[in-house]
Amino acid sequence: MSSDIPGFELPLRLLLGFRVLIDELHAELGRQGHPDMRPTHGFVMQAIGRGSTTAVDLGRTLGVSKQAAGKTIDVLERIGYVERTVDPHDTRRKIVRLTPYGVDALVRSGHIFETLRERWAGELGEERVQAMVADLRKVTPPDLFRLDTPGWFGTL
Amino acid sequence: MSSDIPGFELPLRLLLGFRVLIDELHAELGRQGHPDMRPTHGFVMQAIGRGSTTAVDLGRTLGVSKQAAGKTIDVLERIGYVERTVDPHDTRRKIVRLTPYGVDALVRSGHIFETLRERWAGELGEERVQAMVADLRKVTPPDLFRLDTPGWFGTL
DNA sequence: TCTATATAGTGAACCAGGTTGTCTATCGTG
DNA sequence: CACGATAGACAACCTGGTTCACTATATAGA
Repeated sequence: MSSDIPGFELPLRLLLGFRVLIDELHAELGRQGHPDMRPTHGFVMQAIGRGSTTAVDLGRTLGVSKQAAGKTIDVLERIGYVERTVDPHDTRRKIVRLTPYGVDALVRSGHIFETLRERWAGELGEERVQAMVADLRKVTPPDLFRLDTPGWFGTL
Repeated sequence: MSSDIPGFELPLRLLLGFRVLIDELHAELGRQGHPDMRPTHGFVMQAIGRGSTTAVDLGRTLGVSKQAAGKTIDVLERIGYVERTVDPHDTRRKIVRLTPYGVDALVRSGHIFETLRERWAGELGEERVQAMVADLRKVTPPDLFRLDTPGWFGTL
């Protein structure tokens, strides 16, 4: 059952591909002790990385308002993935850091994604997966977290 | 700023590819007389065009609740893309049909997607675009509108 | 040094697009 | 013809965004 709009298949397959990977990631993360992690969280935690960030900084990186970033940090803090400390050099700022539990989620995500990628490579061939990523790199913005559509991040 | 998680690039590129196409589609649709059309609407209208005729039916096709489908139909009706008529054979049912304005939006979407696909083919080569779609078809669900994740549709 | 401006974080009100639960009207079958 | 299934609508709620408004702090300039 194909679409009535021929050109529609390309964007749809890209979306479905993304969804398939993300859904399987979170199903597996749930089994590995991270049942509360949502797709958004992975992106945010990656943006936080091992370094220190603030809500404003994070919002800028992800392309959302500082308030939205702040809300997400609230959630992440509540479920134990990040912690906030006051910046001694600027008492307005609150520095966000990953907790060990947060780092664990990120490390496991990496392993799961590798496994999924290997599964795709098994079906398509490793060179096809590499080609797909290489091709997409040519037609998408260079900076992973930058897309000038406000709120694009909500697509998770 | 590259990701700390190596396997993360594949899903992210898929998402970015989708977003790039959808964003350009809607920018161009806005210029062509459809400024109020949202990414969701294209999916819903396509489902309607393919024969999903009531809210319940539409919800089933899209994998969302009948209430969610009903809300979306309300919006689409208000901005003139669809119209509801009562089914003479079953007065409980309200049959949803595309208006000419709705058909126009769908036709224009098709042309714009074709143009965008050609742009990609110009950068990557037509055979690479074909290969990408073919590969993705192998690793994603066969039915375009079926993904067993409830609410996946909200990813637009 | 003091003042003006910029910045960090927070709260509130709002929106979109989902969810579940409940209710009514109608259909269709045993 | 009664009863179970179905279609639609309404309400309350959730999540993850938005903007506006505010406080507290930092910093640059007269």
